[in-house]
Amino acid sequence: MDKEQTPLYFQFFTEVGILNQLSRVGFEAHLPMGITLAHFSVLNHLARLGDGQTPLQIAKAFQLPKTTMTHTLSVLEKRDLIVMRPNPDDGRSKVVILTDLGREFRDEAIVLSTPYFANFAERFPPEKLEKVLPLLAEMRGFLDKERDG
Amino acid sequence: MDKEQTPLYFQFFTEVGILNQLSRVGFEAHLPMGITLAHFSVLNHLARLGDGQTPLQIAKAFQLPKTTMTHTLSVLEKRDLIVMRPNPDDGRSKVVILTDLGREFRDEAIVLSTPYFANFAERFPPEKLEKVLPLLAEMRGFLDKERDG
DNA sequence: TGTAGATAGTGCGAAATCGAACTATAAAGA
DNA sequence: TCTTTATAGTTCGATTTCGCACTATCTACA
Repeated sequence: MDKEQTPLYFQFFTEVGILNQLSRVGFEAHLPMGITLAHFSVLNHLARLGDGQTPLQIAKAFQLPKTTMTHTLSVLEKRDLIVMRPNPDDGRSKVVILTDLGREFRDEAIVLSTPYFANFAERFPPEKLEKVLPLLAEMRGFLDKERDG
Repeated sequence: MDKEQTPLYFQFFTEVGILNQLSRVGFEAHLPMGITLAHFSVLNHLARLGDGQTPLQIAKAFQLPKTTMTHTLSVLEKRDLIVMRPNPDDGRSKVVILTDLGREFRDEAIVLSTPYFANFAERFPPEKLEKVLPLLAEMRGFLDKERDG
């Protein structure tokens, strides 16, 4: 790689970081107090892809350490948004189940945050997102493989 | 906004979040132990845009709360990578100065991380980044304005 | 000049993040 | 079977993040 190009890559990931920071803060401002993006993300993940996933599966989906997931799940369970049951297929493991409250909560969070996204969507229509989303996903996949290797 | 499109926006920001997570972990793996991306970012910012910025200016550049910056700067100062001096133009304020050690450290971090970026650059050449960078920057600008308003 | 409101930075406490070490269970191979 | 190795999850401690409240200083304006 040409040395002159290194700053471009720094800039790119810096931009990704700031964008993440801004969207997180903006989104959390529309959630009930004390709920973080991390909390919502787990609820949303379970609602979209289905109950019964293990903590490790969820952690990997977000590329987070399992200790972080342990903490997040314990908070969600304390608030009765999920329940953890033994995994019938594996005695070491557990499965995470959305409670009715958790599902309601997730649905409501989406409703509450819709104005935020609608505002954003006005300036950045779906076509624009769809144009860059595949590239971002490809980068994610690449970095994911690199990490293991 | 069409309700059907909300998931697209969630997906987009989720992807940004995971990309940020992966790149941060990958990059930090190439830094000396105990140095985080947050630390490096400040050093890099000062080296690129010049010494003598105030803590608040730096915090705003990364969209971080000023209390977070206070903490980061105190760590950097403890490690003799920066020094803080009174701001001659404003008695409430300070200016942050890179030490020689801090500058060396930043330069070395760039060298150490070059293989990481080179590997990435092989798959994602500069043209690809340049194609999406303006959009990301535009989004950053938009969300930044929204946050204030 | 004097005073009210705004701004820069810090101290503090709570929560989130995460690596290392640990326990319990599963899987693989002798 | 039995023993070794790998895996799922937790506990613990250190660090980071960040909102709130506070002090010191600046700015605006009467």
